[in-house]
Amino acid sequence: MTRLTKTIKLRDVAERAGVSQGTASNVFNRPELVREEVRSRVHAAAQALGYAGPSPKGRLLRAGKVNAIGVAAAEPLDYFFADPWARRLLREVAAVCDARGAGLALVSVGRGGPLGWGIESALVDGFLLRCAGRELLVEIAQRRGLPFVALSLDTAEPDVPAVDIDDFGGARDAARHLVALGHRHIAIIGIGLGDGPGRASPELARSTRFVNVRERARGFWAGLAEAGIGPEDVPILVGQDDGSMIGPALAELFQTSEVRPTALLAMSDRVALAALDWLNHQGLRVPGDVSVVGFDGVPEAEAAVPSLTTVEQPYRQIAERAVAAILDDAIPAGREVLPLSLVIRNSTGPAHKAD
Amino acid sequence: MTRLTKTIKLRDVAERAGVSQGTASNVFNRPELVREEVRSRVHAAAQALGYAGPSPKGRLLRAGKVNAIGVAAAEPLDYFFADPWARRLLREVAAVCDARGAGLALVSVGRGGPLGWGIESALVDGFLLRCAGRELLVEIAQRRGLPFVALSLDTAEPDVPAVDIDDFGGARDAARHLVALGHRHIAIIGIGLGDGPGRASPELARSTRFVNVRERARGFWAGLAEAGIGPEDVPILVGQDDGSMIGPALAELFQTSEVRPTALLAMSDRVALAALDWLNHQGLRVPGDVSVVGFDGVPEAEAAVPSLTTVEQPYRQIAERAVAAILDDAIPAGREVLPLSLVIRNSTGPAHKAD
DNA sequence: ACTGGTATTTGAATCGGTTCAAGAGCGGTC
DNA sequence: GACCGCTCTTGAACCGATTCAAATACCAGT
Repeated sequence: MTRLTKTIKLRDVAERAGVSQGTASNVFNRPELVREEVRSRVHAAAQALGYAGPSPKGRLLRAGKVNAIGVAAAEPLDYFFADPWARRLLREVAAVCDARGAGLALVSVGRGGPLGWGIESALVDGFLLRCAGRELLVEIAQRRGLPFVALSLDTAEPDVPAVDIDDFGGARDAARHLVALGHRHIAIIGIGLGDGPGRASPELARSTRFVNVRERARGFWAGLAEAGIGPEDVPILVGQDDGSMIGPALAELFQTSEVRPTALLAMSDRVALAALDWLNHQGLRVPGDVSVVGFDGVPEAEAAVPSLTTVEQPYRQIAERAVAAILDDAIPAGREVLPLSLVIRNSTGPAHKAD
Repeated sequence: MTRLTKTIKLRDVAERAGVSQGTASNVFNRPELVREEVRSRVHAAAQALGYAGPSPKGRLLRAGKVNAIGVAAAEPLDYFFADPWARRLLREVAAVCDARGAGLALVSVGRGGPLGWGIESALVDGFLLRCAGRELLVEIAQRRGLPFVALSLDTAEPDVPAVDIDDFGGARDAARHLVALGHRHIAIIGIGLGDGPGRASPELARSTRFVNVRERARGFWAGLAEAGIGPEDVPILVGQDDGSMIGPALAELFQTSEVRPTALLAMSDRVALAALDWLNHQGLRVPGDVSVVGFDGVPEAEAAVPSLTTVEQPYRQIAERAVAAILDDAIPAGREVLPLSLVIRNSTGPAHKAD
């Protein structure tokens, strides 16, 4: 579709209408400044030439503002539609952008260079960085020189603008909920703590480089501590966030423990859901035999059977704060923390009698 | 964050390095053309000035290619993350774009004007139009003058480039499947056929302006006709695609029919899933009492309990074809039709004895 | 006829790069 | 010493608009 007819530009229209280019520009952007007669003459010329209106490309250069924000992740682009958390958050980001008439571009950091569409080259006014563990993204974004906000940043660098959540508080609330229901034998299902199924030590959870994993662990312990339950009494299962290793880990836990746990505190809804699945297959009733609390509040948690009690992120607020940061030049000075809320559904209930 | 220091541009770097702007440009884009010594001099100057590399804005104007495609819908932006079908398709589109190093921008058609980010102003190389009934989108895209492809276009205009699916064939396969299982009393759950719960006449289904609804209906009838079942023997339930009116419609059907259907042919997975839900609540077993076939093949269909037999769209192929159309200038001449495939899961089984 | 004021238009600068024909510098040949 | 073939560099045009100070047109008032 190589155009032989070279593109018609504003200049051509102006020429044909017998006006200056400046006037032609005004016809399209500030019609009230142009006399009616001239206006229609220009429109007629545009019509005759098949001019579609000022090209955004040209405008951009002059105006500077693209009126769009980019969301970047280290994962491939389809992550934004495949991952439950990302999808849930992006939905709010999209809604906020829509309400403000701004565009939304998805950016993956994989291939960069002057060739591919990356943080270096995306035509946007700023970035929302979905960082998980790699501050790499932040570094690249800084290089680009556009405003950016990190979401769920995994490092505690104070000078990086970030909108984050109170993992500690949310986790503590989750633990308190179980404690209030009478649970005393509780296990944690972790994420990002290792490769194989099995258990992790509290030290590992305390020292992982993933800040939110650390904080969630600390929160769980803090809540349990209020009932006199110490970290050493709480097994930590190693799982992948995609839920792949939860089965074996749970099997080991339920077979070898002298006292089987009556409740599970998961560090993400995905692992919680995987646990739910495993429990169902084992014929264990939820919450009859085992209660389960998730983390994140993804839509799947609500749809699960039984629906999952979980600590929900304030998606809308995160989106609003982050988008405003970019669009209103209101970059947070450092890390801003938003509260989470415990949503109680049907996967938690009173502790049954200990065996 | 108004910058007082005015932006550093390539020209500044060139000046400071004592080379021409053209050479400076080459340093960043075609380093092999520049002598090592000069190259490092320019880099040093860039470093000193805090120059982040050529701005995409400038490049764009000259180069023409944005290297990104826009996906547009008439719905608000969050539709792309909230709607199961859109999300599923976008996931593939994203994957294809990622593989080609292209960007992905989401566009809603709501607010346009020179102000908001719409089809008129999005900085992309072309559009994928998710049309549902309104050729409005097509019209706007034509005006913009960029290449575009319509997805699931609801009009049969032959000159609009479109990547579409064989609704008729898919629906026929679904009907054949039920027939082969011995079902003879079958109802159709329609979409886009009206406002209230209740039934629609075959005439209505034949004349609706939604092409794919028409085609799916025709396909169902064609498959059933092979077993001697005529359209007049098949009630058509009116439902909203969001599943909201399925319950009442089904209730009416199951209470008033002299012969209760043993199987349901749904025009979308969403209504099928809603039907599944209703049946569960009524204590009717699927597929024991009633078999259900969906349409679209969204991820939720697989996750449902029981998993839903459905006619699956070739998402990957659609995405590949459509993205290639834009990025490779391979716009289809007219409507291209891709085949669907029946995925048999656990929501369909042999017909039980008629009551 | 001249003046002041308002409504339109114009022209030129700018935005930030890319591109490419033409020129400069240089080592080697005949 | 003139000429050739190379490798780098330069300079200027161009991409498609927006913007704004200055120029012009038009009109009422005196």
